[in-house]
Amino acid sequence: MIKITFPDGSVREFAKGTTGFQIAESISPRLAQEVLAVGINGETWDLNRPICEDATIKLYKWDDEEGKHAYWHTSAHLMAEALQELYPGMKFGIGPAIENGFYYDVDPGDGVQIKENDLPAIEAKMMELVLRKEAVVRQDVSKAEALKMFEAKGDEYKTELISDLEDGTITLYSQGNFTDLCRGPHLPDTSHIKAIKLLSVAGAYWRGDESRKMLTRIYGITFPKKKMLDDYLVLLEEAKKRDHRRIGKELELFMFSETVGKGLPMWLPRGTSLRLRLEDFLKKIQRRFDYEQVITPHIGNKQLYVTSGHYAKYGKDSFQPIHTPEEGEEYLLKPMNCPHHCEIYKYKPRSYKDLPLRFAEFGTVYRYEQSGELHGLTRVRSFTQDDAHIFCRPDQLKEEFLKVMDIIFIIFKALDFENFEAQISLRDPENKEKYIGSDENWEKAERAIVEACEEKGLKARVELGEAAFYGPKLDFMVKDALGRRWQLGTIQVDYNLPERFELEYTGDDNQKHRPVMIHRAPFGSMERFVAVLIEHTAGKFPLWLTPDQVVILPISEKFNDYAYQIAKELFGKDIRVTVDDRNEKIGRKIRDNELKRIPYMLIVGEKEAENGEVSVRRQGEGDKGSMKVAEFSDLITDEVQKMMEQY
RNA sequence: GCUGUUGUAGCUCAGGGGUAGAGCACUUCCUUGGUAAGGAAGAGGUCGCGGGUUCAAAUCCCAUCAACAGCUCCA
Repeated sequence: MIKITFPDGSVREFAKGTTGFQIAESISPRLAQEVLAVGINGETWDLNRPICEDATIKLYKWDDEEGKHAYWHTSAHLMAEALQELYPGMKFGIGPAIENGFYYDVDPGDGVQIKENDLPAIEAKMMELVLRKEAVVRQDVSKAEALKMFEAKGDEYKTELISDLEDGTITLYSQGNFTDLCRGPHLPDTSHIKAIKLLSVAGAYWRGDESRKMLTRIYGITFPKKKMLDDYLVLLEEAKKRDHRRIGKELELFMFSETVGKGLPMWLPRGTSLRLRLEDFLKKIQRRFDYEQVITPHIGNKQLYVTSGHYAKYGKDSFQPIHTPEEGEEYLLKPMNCPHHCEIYKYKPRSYKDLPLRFAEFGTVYRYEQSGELHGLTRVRSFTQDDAHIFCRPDQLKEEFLKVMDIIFIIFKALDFENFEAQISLRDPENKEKYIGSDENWEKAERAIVEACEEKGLKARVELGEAAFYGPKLDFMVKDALGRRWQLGTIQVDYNLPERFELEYTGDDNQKHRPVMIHRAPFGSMERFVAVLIEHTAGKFPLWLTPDQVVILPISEKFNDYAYQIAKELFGKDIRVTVDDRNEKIGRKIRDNELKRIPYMLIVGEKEAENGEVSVRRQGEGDKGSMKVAEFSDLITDEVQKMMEQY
């Protein structure tokens, strides 16, 4: 007998070799139906794998990540089985479960292409296989056996994977005629899969290596119920509607022009209005934290970037130097603001009493991003960083770091970004030569970041090898409407640039010392931040931020004069207001302005004109009744003021 | 940068070897209407750009540019 400990702490005895499925069955038939995988001492196992020792157990259902994972992993195998039947000779790369569904990388062979319109046929084949209720069988084999098997099949991808594995750890999973190298775990059979949708097909390099063959990646998702799939597809449609590229067009916030160049966004009046207000907000916060604004040119001598080290690292992949009429002069569009700010630091001798110095600039930078990377406003070739560089003494580093975190938290709170993730990026200890700077400084900087996060109680994921080449960093990311993660705010410690620019201050010992630098940008870039803000709010911006706060809708042209009179009054109180004086019926004007997401609509007709009133309508909520004009302007002013007072 | 898909009116899209279509937006007129689309008429495109095949190309082919999806990259 073996002892099985359940999550609630209870312990029961089972016969040796009992499976997870049998344990679930012993609890309830319903559970046995729903359980997908089982956690054994923290490892996820197949349901039908015999348990031969005492263990703590957890039964995973659809609602558990582990359950979904097994479900989608088996779905990936099912798709592979279907592909094998439809395309004889197809070779298989890897096919994992992912956050939403699964994919399989395959090589259909020379001359064979799988296209989007082939997907329904593959789905149909998968459904056909599901009906066969094939059991998924796990099998341990030796490395030699596995190699022999896949070599016989001619599958060079699998043999490559096997070659990298340790002998004795190799497991295979089979269902029907399909056998795959796989760690598992899997569902006991494929009949659990009820609803299938293959979503897209795209190229993906074998093992993520640019220099190797590009395989065909097929993405799909499956569900235990048809309804769940339908709901998911609706969700995807909804997400598309929040896409900032679409809303940016609808609300006339920004544009691109092929003539100007790809990846070079232009801010339309309404977008600019929104962005400037965000900038003003951050400037206000920064004033409180003793930042000083500076302004630097958009270009800099190439030598500046040779000194900073950016030229050596990114020079080849950048916009190429601008040559002046004068011989031998080369300038770069600035890809970073920091070198300029270092020069500002060097403007005059600095004393330890002057530090920290905090130079802030909304600095527009230019980077030659790969063309395939460009994406709306989130990945562009010219963008404005809400940049600042803090020059401080080493003993001030942690405190300064904490203050920057405060600013970022203020910004995120003010804009209702509660669901951000934080990531500490450290250097890869195996590859120290990729980074510049001394071991000692790296260790100091990394420690400062980790400690700062601990002090703030911030749960941050630690990623090795993700640091910038000059220092470790703390990044804040949020997901866009389609679940893609984007980095917004960033804080980076830098011992390197002060070294390269030979920055100094005089200490209380009258000796020269080297300051530490912090790069930070709470928004990250204005472009990316606004993009994410658009998706976050679906274009319904908070009142204090939105380009148009109020629109006045006269019932008929007879009341246009009254409408303009009120508009003037509100405008005088700093309220952003327009008049919809089109020759349209009121229902039409309401509809159009609802779609423009203007927070307040004021409907004015005979009644209102007589009494000096406005009839108030809130976007998305409807009629709020009528009130005096002054009463309304107070309402707006108060609402904005209340928000601003918090910060 | 790589692989694939797409490119037709301001926007969303249909069509497809015989010199272009819808809805919305726009203009004008009618209507002066009370809380999510009033009516009529009109204007607007050398079908991304450049080659080729053909009697004939927006349609087929090649090249190029851009957008989209994914991969790789991201100071």
